[in-house]
Amino acid sequence: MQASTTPNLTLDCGDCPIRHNAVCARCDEMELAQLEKTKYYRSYQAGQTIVWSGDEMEFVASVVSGIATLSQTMEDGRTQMVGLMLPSDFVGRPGRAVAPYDVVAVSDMLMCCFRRKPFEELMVKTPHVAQRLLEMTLDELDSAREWMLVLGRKTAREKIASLLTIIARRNASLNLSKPEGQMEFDLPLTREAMADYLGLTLETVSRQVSALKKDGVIELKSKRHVIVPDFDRLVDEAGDDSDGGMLA
Amino acid sequence: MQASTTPNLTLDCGDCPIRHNAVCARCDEMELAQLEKTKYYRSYQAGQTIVWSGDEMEFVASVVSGIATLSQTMEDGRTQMVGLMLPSDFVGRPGRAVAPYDVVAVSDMLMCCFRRKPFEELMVKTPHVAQRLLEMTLDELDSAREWMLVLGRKTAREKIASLLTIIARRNASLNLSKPEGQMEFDLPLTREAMADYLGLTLETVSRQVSALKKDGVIELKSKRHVIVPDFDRLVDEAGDDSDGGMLA
DNA sequence: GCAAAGCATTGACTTAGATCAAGCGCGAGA
DNA sequence: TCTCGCGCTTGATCTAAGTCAATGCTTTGC
Repeated sequence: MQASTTPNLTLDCGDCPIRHNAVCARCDEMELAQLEKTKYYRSYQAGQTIVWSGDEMEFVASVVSGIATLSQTMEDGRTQMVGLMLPSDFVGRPGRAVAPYDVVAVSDMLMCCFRRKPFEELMVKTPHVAQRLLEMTLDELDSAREWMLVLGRKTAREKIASLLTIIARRNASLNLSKPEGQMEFDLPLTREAMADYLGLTLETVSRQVSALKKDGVIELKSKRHVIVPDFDRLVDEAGDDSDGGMLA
Repeated sequence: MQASTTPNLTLDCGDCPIRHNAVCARCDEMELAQLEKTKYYRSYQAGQTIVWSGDEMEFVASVVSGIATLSQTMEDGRTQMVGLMLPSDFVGRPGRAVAPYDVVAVSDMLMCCFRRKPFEELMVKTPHVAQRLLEMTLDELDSAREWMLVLGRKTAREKIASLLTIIARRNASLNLSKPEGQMEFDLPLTREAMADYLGLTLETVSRQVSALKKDGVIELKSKRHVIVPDFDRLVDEAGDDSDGGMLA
């Protein structure tokens, strides 16, 4: 359970898999050299809590590989996931010392980190970082708001379909393909994590997944491996208005 | 129902009531002069739709006075409010032409507008605008995520209490006082708008407001005027963990 | 002073999803 | 190989909130 700093690893920014999507995407060579000097890598194991809500955050970071969740918990234990962090997403917030939610690694992860204070100074000197961060933050805000509609107004079945839609879309974009026709992917989340994301119980998630399967909207190769025979059908089930307003 | 541009009105930035909170808060005299040149005012009447979801947004704007809501609607009419825009909040998004949600004036409003294209160019030249916008966007993202917990996990009673808490906090900050002890304020929203914000029906809102009243958590001077005898009691009812994590 | 229109409340009944509980299947460790 | 534990499924029942419907209270306009 130890958060391992990985001193041996010194990935060159030029070879970085998230080079063109992360907070550094717009940087020129000069700026990149600046970042290169102060960055360091950390890896986390599946299940590990990266940051505890209320704790001091001494660093900010880009997800290089793996998946993390952001979640909020009430005293009585009710929890709500408020974000899924995927490769190239940015964790932490310049200008705020205390983390407002738990950050938990769902899979093994690699993060590209910067100590917070130096990063804040760096942001002033390298305008392209600030610019890109604004863009990313605005996108996340749109996603969060889209998700508010899911949480506030959709039925359990629509919620599940919405989540599957998002995961399918993301997977398509990793393969550089359009989301359409037959699709196939692994669920990165347990039924319980899905429930926390969707504001449901894990039993309801399980039942609705079974129902979607019975109705032929999805097939299950294993409990975690999904085949979507017809993506448009899935989108219909999600109840989204036709245009398909891109989420994270 | 006409969106009236108000050519007669030429408020000096120095006298602007939102000067120190809006997107221009960090600007120096030079920058302010730049903004002064391109800004223009528009006013809207209560009930008027400022922007339709899917429409081109030709301008971005700061709310000077009044209240607006952001909301998303599904084809079958289910709607979810995803934001409350108050004085100094920023409406619209540089770098995106199409509005992702409806913006509706709840009260009469005055907005300080900039055509989108010029504003985008201006952002490059005036770093303090971009900097402040990032800060504001990060705050809004935190609020949106806080709201996801409300929508996903809270009971109807907790939802109402949460909304009242937010409104009470905001009112306190307008009066430059701490939210505590006895408080008194007007509800800016109809029961239906509250329902849309909270992911409930208006009947449930009405019942829960009555219940909170019966239990002495609130008193109603009129249907829209609320007295909170003990703010801490209200916060308790909202189920928030004690620290009270500031919303919009 | 009265009618009409909007907001709001309240009641009776229904239902989607939660809760409680039992049991399955499969990989990991003894 | 066995069994322990975890993730998952499924069933029976309960309940918070939704739905449908009637009625009340203000404000606005004639």
